[in-house]
Amino acid sequence: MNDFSAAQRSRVTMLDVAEHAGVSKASVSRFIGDDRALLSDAIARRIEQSIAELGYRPNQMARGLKRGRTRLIGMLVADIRNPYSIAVMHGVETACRRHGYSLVVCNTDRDDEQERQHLALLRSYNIEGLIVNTLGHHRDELDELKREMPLVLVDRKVDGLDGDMVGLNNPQAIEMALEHLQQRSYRDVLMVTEPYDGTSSRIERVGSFQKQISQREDMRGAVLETGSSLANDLQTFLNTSDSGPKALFCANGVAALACTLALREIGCQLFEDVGLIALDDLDWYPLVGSGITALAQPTEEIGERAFECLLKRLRGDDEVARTLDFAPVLIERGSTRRQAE
Amino acid sequence: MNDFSAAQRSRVTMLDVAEHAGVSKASVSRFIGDDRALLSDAIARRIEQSIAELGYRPNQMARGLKRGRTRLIGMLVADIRNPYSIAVMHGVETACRRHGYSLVVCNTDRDDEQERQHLALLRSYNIEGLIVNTLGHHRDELDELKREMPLVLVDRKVDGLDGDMVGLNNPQAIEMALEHLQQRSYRDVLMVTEPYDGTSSRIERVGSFQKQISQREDMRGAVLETGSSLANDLQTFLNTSDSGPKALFCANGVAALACTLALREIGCQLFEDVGLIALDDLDWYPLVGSGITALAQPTEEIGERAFECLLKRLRGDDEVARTLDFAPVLIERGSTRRQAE
DNA sequence: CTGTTAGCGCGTTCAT
DNA sequence: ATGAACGCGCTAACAG
Repeated sequence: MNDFSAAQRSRVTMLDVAEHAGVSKASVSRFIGDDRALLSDAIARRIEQSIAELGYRPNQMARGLKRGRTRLIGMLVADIRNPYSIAVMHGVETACRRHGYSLVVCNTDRDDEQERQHLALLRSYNIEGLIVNTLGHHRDELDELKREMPLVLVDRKVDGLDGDMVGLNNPQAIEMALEHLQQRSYRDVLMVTEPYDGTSSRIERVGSFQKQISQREDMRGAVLETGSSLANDLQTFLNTSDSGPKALFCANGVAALACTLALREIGCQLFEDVGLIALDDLDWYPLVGSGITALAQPTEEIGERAFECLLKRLRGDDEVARTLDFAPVLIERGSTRRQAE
Repeated sequence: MNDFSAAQRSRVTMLDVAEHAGVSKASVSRFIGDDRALLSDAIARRIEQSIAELGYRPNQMARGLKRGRTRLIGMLVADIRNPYSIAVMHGVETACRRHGYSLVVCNTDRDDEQERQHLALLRSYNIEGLIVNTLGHHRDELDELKREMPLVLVDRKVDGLDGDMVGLNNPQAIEMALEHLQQRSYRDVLMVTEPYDGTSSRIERVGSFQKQISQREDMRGAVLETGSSLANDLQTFLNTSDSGPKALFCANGVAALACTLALREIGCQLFEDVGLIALDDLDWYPLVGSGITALAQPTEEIGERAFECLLKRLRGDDEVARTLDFAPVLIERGSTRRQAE
């Protein structure tokens, strides 16, 4: 037979252990919890043995129900297939484990309805805190959650939602990129970004770019969104020849992939015809042409710090919302190895 | 103030709804569950309204505790940063949602101790089923779990553990690769794989390769593990010139990355000096040299079918363990575009 | 130090 | 059709 629901019911419980050891449930509970100091060695040993013999595991559901603490934290991710998200998530999980928490990840696939469902879900499982890496529509749900538990935003802000925020120092990243391009004597820079969809980090990056490029007198810049006409648009950019050496600045890894694919499509020499610098550092960057110069984000650390923010709040920290901005690291490769003039 | 534990306690409960609607808890419970047929329209409407007004959400912990069904399934992944795992996981999650289940993912980072901890964890949260994509040491834990819930293996078998298995048809994949290489008149093939660590799919692939290559009279082959001397080893392979045109066969995406990096390091022309075909199809394959020919796995489908296997078992299916083998899809790119002689 | 008791939020008999 | 009462597995008072 295969009656797993019966099997589930037949799992050994705290009472079983108590009877087997000839003690009360309370003693077993104390053994499980932090109160082992309150137990005589003799009884502790008996309980320990019974637990081992019976293969007992405390039921976290029941524990959580009783204590109101589930040791669960949730993470809402817009796109699980984005390497950035994965890396951050890995950092979060590492920190979680270090502190005895577990992580429940929900992927919305950039879909608002899924976001709503997942938020309800996480709430129904009594998570203690939430890490959000989505657009954060459904402000109502989020606000309700915010009242019940701490919440930290990763990479993207959500309008009007107050919570800690951890991400990249975007102005600084732009500054580093432009400085590098200028030193390598590129003069005409096209920033390529995924389409605007409200993602705050995208908006910040483009905003900073436009502001800073206008302040550098010998440089000029423009902004382009990825999409079906990307190859054409890049071709156009390359054809206009007036403002000096050209370079592309990809606002994230996805844009970098799209750009290099498009450049290949139009038969561009990578990277003699045009320079390239990209935010994020993906493992295949060294392989494309002479290698893609990157501004790497400290993704693992971002994840870990996000969890630590949560933990502080859970422990009662009540200061105003903080923002943690990390600096990127420049990794120079062939795509910007043009000689300074 | 910031007393989230108090906030947690103050969440609206079924009793609140019942009082607000002037009915009993039982009625609310029936409304939540499937028994809505047993309720008068009048009372159902009152409950519905109260739920909306109070923003009530059933507590899944309590539900699971009572019914023994948590609607949770677990997935154990060896390496969350491997694109293959991510893709499969995405498929699993899609299927889960479609059937009202939620997915808890645990990443072991290929570490046995973490595997043990995570298994205990998943058990303690009363998951209803488990999808395993690890080496599966800790047979004891796995066996215990197997007694309590259905279990399906993805990509890698675990010795002696009976459970459904879904993955790639490795012999067929090897056959397709060799056939393709032969048609493109490569004669000397080096299979490159990550180090043996007991991963069954690796062993199967290498085994099939050795067997099949020996059956093709005009071809010869050898096997190489990735590692610190990879570049040297590849150089050696390329230097020996006796058996005709050479090609590399990378056993998965990670090996493909390592190989192309190494080939670049030794100044190899991609892919004029040597052909290349790789298992898995990663998004950057088109970008390297003239593009990497791939044998793509239907990863999404593998994930979905894995969940469906679980679901069948949960519904009482009691047949012997099944194995689902999927065929890869050949995607030809520049790396094997050598002209037939 | 240890056992007894009373719930946590919910589903499920039983009555009615 | 509806409500009262019990218990899921566990923790947290309170006694002793």
